[in-house]
Amino acid sequence: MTMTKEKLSNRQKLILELVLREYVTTALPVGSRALSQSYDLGVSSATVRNEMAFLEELGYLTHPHTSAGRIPTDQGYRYYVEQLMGEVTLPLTEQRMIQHQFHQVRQGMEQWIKLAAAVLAHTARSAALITAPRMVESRFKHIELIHVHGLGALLVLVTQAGVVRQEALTLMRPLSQASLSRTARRLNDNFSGLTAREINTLASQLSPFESEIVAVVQSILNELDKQGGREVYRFGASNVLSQPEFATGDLGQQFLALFERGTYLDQNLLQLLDVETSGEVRVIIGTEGLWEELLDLSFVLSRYGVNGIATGTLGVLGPTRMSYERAVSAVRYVSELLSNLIYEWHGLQD
Amino acid sequence: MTMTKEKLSNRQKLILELVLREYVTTALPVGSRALSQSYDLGVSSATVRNEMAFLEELGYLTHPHTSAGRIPTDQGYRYYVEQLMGEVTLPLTEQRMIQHQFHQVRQGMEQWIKLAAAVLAHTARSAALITAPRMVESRFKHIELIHVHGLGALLVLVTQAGVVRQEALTLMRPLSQASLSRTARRLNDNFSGLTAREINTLASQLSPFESEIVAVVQSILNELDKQGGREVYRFGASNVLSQPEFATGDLGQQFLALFERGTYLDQNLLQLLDVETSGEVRVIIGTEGLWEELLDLSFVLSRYGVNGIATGTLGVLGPTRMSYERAVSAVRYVSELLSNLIYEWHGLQD
DNA sequence: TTTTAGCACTCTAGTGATGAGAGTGCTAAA
DNA sequence: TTTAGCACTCTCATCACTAGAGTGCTAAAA
Repeated sequence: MTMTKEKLSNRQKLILELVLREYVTTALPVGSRALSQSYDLGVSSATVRNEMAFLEELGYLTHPHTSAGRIPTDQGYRYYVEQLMGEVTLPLTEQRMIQHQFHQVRQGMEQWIKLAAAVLAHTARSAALITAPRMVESRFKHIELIHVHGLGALLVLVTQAGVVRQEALTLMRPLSQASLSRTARRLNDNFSGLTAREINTLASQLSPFESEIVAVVQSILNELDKQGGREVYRFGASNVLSQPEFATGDLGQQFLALFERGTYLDQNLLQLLDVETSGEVRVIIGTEGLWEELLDLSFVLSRYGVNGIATGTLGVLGPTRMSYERAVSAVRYVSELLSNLIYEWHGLQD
Repeated sequence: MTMTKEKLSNRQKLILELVLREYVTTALPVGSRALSQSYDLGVSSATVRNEMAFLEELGYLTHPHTSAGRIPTDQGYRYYVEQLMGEVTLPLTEQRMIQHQFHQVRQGMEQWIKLAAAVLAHTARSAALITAPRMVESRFKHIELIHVHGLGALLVLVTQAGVVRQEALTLMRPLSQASLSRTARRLNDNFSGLTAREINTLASQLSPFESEIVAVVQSILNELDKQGGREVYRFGASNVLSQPEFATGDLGQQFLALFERGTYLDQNLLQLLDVETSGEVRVIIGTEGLWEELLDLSFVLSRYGVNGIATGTLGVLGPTRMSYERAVSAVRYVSELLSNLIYEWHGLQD
């Protein structure tokens, strides 16, 4: 907790890094002897011990009980992520594999997002979360009205961000497909490119049926704009559950409940993200997060998309003791990949 | 294992039922003394003991070790489900609550299915799985072609079962929205109500661009028809993970991996279901199932939908020691509810 | 013939004692 | 400044022991 600005010596940095790496891979507290033997540091365990004590005093390490090895604190992870890890990127082979998968899948926003969730979870060996991209305010692009049977009809709405929503309608009286198409065409001609609010100012000279349809369109647009309207795609909870810290006790199901319901993440965390517009990868470690129940969870996330067009949030959730290299580089890579796809999708290039 | 046809006396049935109920709620083996004291059976623990030994001999009960109480075998659960449980239905209050939720949600197949998964998981306190409804062979209903930008366009396909699929297209040369709409109209007029195969026989007199679109439509229809094309909606894994038998060891994550990936269930189990057309609720208990990894899992499932129109499969997955009343009644109720929704959706009523 | 009381036997789960092992902190020597 | 040495602490596994719950069997009671 003591936020000393003291510089660490190179050896101290090295030891901090080794402790962290070792702990990340083994999940076992790491002792001075083990460390000085495994890696040949050129110094004895006693020296390592002294350095460790120093690092503990500064708040980077701690130990669970007197005679146990050291484990990193949240502050230690933070230092590692910011000072020691450096700029990490995904190995080229992994990048290729991911690109390959994206080329194989059917095109379309939803498919991409689902794939991105799976890829992210797999690459970072953690649980992944992604929200669909949306504009700051959704804009009407196109609707279609499709006759189903009798009084049943289907409204399909496409927004400028490429999101497609459908809604079943029950008509007041039977209408032919031709007449439905005429209505759709008229609305498309008049309202293309507008937000729900802008549509409102033009809604005076509409027929009763048309304004009924417009009301539905507006309600869909509004819902998309609302915080809760965004669906969160999730994948890879089992990756987290298989970590030893979640294997026992009820931490596992606690995490799973949080992950499955996800309201917490939707509301608090993503709202936090909405403030940021920078495309940088953010790392939230343990107690720095907003969740009070689960203190041993870290969240690595980033916005993706094209500013002013459509943006979303993606990230991976894992134990504090996670590989931040993997997580950060995976999040950054997938984020950039999706951003490019959105860029191209909107015809800004290619 | 001995498939004796011997009838059980009423007292034996009662004891079997009580043991099962007690074990289902407590997850602890139940002993003869505890049983004869908790419920007043009018007989001593010794008598209960004798009956238990008899039931064990017939294969309905077992005990984990010499001095432990009895627990039901898979065969015991089977007997309970078929002979003792009777026709169970969900309490009216719960039925109302569920209906209320369905009325509150935005209409549309996908929304209904997601809600059904959540409701099912919650009501049965287990993990729920649902496949989207589909026809035996998907039939073309309607397409729309929507101009996005430059060479980008969006194809939206609606099938007669009410499934909506979208696909991004890259055009050979820029086409106006008007010209895209013309093409869509022509295809809608010619192909409405046909399957992918039937479309094939009529595909001769098409322009190059039209046949390109038709090819995409056919590929989507074919994918829908394929086994793997059906998405499985899942919810409620945490309900299962919170059960004591999954809390410890790696059974929990094993289950979760199975549930998340779900290929196993997709392929083997749902293929098993495709054979059945009856609307009855099916109960698969423990070792009767197809999964070899997880022997302590039961699956309660049912087809839903309208035969010849659109059908899907839904079910709940939980530990063998689950409340079959809850599971069966929840599955039956939600299945009927969804079937009615599909019925109405297709304009067959209302 | 059925039920029950009694009793010996078995197995689990919890408790406490014990010892090995790993690790620390400190001191004094190199 | 580093290291060797050492006392000390804490965990974890093991073992012995006990209480408790439950069974199966036998013989008496209904």
